[in-house]
Amino acid sequence: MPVELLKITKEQSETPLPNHLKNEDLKHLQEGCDHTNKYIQGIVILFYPVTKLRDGTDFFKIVLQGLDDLCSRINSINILIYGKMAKDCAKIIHHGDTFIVAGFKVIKSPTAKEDGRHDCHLEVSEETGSTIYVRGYPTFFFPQNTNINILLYIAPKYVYTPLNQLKDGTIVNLYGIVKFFKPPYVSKGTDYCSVVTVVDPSNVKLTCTLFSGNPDSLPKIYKVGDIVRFHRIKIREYSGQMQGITSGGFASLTFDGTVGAPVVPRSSSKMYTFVDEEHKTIEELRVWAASNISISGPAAKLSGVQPMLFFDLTCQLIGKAKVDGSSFLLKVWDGTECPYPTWRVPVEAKDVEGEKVVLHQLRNLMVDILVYDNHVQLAKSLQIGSFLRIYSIHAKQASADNEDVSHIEFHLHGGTCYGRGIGVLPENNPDVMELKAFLRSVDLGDGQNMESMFSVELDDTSGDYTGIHSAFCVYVYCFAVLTDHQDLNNTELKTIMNSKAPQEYRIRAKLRTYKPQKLRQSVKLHCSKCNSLQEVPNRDEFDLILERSAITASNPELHSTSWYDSVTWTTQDQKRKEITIHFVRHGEVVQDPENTLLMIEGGTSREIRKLTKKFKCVIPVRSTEDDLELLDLSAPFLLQGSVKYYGCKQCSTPKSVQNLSSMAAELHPSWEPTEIAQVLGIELLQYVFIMRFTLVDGTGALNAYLFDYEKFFRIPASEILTSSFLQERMETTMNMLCPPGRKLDDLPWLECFIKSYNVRDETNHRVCYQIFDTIIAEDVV
DNA sequence: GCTTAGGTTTTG
Repeated sequence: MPVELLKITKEQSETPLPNHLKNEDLKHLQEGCDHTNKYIQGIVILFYPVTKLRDGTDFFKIVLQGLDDLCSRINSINILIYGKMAKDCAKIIHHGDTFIVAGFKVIKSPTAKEDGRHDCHLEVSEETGSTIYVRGYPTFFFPQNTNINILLYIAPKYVYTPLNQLKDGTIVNLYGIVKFFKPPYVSKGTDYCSVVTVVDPSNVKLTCTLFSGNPDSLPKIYKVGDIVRFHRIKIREYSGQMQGITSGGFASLTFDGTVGAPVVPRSSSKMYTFVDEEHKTIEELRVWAASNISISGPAAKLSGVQPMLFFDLTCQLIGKAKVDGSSFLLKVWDGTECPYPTWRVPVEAKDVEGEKVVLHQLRNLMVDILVYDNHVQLAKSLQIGSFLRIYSIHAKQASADNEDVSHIEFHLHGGTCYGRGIGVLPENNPDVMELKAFLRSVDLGDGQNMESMFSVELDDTSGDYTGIHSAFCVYVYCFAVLTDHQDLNNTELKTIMNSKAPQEYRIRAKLRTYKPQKLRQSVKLHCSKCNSLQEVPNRDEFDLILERSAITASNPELHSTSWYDSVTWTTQDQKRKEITIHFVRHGEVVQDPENTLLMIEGGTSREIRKLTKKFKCVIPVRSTEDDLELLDLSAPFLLQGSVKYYGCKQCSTPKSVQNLSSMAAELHPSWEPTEIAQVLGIELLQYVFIMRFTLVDGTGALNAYLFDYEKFFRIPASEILTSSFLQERMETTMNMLCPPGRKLDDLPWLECFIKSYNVRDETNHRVCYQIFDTIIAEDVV
C-alpha cells in the first residue's frame, strides 16, 4: 500500500483506522497470544538514534507510554523497529506523537528488569507485516514509497496556555511578548542557546531556556516587543519559579510586535500551521503590549552614543579581523558619526577581511568593536556586508597615556548577561530597510557624494543598494572576485608602462574609450587548442550551407536504425522541400521532446531554430552513401536552446555520427555540448568577449584587453547574441563605466586588475595588458 | 548522549 497523506485540517481530530483493528490494552499483551487484528497505541516519550545491527539492518528504538492506566507499573513499552521501516519512522517521529502499530511480534523483553517497562517488547518490520500509524503535528518530511503504510498527520487542535496557568511537568503551547532575550549563542555544551523571557496579558512572566544544535531553529527574535508563539515547550519548576525549556518537537514563530505592521511569521521550522484565528491573536497581543509594557530598548545610533553606557547597535559589517585567541574585531558603520574620538584597535590593514576600497572609503564613519570570548566564534562566521544588531555594546571611556582627551572604546564583553550578543538581521527586516535607505543617502565627504555624482543614472536604473555597494557605486568600482590579490596596492599607469612584463597590478583609472563601440562585435569564437579567434558566422552563412547540403537528398537506407527513428515530409510551401528528422532514442525509448536529441536533413535556419525551442538538441546533418555526416564546420554542428555551437575547422576531425549512439544508450544522457563535441571529434569553439579598454589615470594611458567568457559582465558570451535583454544589460554596464558625452574629469573611477605580458614576433616586441580577475560590481549593472 | 543555562553587564 502506498503512503497516503490525508489533508491537514485543523478540525480533524479522529484518525480513521481500519475497522478490523481493535485496540489492545498494554496489560493484556502477552507472548504467544494472537494479536493479528489488534493495535497498540501510545505516546512517543523517548526514541534513540537509528543504529545498524551487526548484519547491517537498520534499527530504531522507541519507548511508548500507554494512553490509559497511567498508574499502572507497566505503562511503557519498548518498540523495536527493523529495516527500512526503522529509517522511515525515525524521519517522521516526534516526541509527543501518538504512535499506533499493528502487525507486530510480541517478544519477552530482556531489559524489563532494568528499565522497569513492559515484560514484552514489540518487534516491528516489513517482514512481520507491520503497519504504523502516526498521529502527530505536521512534519516537513513525508517519506515516499515507505512501508509505513498509512501516515496520517492530523494537525492537533492547538490549545494555548496563559502564562498564569502553567503547571510543572507539562508540555504546552503558548503566546508571549518578548520582555528580554539573548540572541542564539554557542553554549558550553553541544548546542546553541537562547534565553527568552515572555509576558502575556495575564501579566505573568516566563523565562525560557531554549537549546538547539541548529541556531536557525531557535526563535528569530530581533528586538524586545516581538511576539512569539511556542509549540510544545516543556514547563518545569526551577528555584521556585516556572521555567520553559525546549522539549522534543519544540517549534516557534516570531512576529513583529508593532501595531499595524504586517503579520508575517518568522518560522523556526520549514513547515508550520498558521491560521486566521492566530492572526487575530497577534493583533490583540500587539494592542495589549502597546499600552501595557514598555518596549523601548537601549538602541542607539553611533551619533547618539553615551559614554559609559551600554547600547544595541543596528549596523552593517564592513571588515573583520582576528586580534588574538580571545578577542575578535568587527568594523561596522550605521551611517552616522560618533561625536567622540573612537579608538582604533591596532590591527594591520592586510589582516582585515573586507573590501579595501570600502574600508578606506568609510574610514571616518566606521567604528571598531572588539568582541570577546564566547562571541568570537560567531563573529568569525559573519559575512562582510551583512546587517547586524549587536546587543549591549559597552561604550567605554578610556584614555591612553599619550592622549590629552579621552576616547571611546566599544566592547562586546564575554558572557551573555543583559542579552549581550550578535544577531544577523535579514535583508527584509524593517530596521535594515530603513538603515539601507539611510546609508544610501550618506555623504561620504571628500566631495564624492554619490547623489551628486550619479544622481540621474543610478536612481533611475538601480534597484536596491545596500550601503556597502553604494560605497562601491560612488566610483563605480569593479572589484576582484579572487582574494589572492587583495593585498596588491594600486599602481600608477606611468609606473606600469615603465616596468618590465610580465607583472600583475591593481589599478585605479578611468575608461576613456573602448572598442568595439558596437557591443555585438565584441563577441568572438575562440579555440583553446590552437588559440585562434574568429568571427561568429551569421545566419545567412548558415542558410547558404543548409541550402547547399539540401541538394543531396536524404538516403532512405539510413532511415530508422537501431538508435534513431526517422520521419520525412515535404514542406507545403511552393518550394516543396523535403525535410527528414532522425529522433535519437535513448535507453531504448523515445524521450520527452525536451530531453531529445534530433538530427535534421534539409530545412532552413528558421525551421531549425523552431525545433530548438521544443527539443533539447538539434544536429544538422546530410546523407552520404553509407552514413549521416556533419555539415561544413562554418555551420553550427549543434544547436541547444538559443546557443549555436561551432567547431574549430583546424583542430576538429569530424567522426561518424554513429558515435552518438553510445551516448544515446545511456538512460539519461546529459547531451552536454562538450561531450557531444568530443564523440563527434569536434574541437568546440567558445564564445568570448574581446574588447580593448583605453585606461587613463592622470599619469599615463594604456590599452588593456578584456578576454572574458562570462565573468566580467556576468553575462555568458554565448548567450548575448540572441538575447536583447542581455544586450541591454551590457550596454547599461558600459554606459556606467564610460558614460557617453562626459568630459574626462567627470568620468567615474574604476578599479581593476591588469597584467602585462610580452608579445614578440621576428621583428617586433611589445608589451600588452590584459584585464583579469575583475568583475563588475553587482549593483552597477 | 540527556548537557548546555537557569536574564541582571567586563575589567580585555
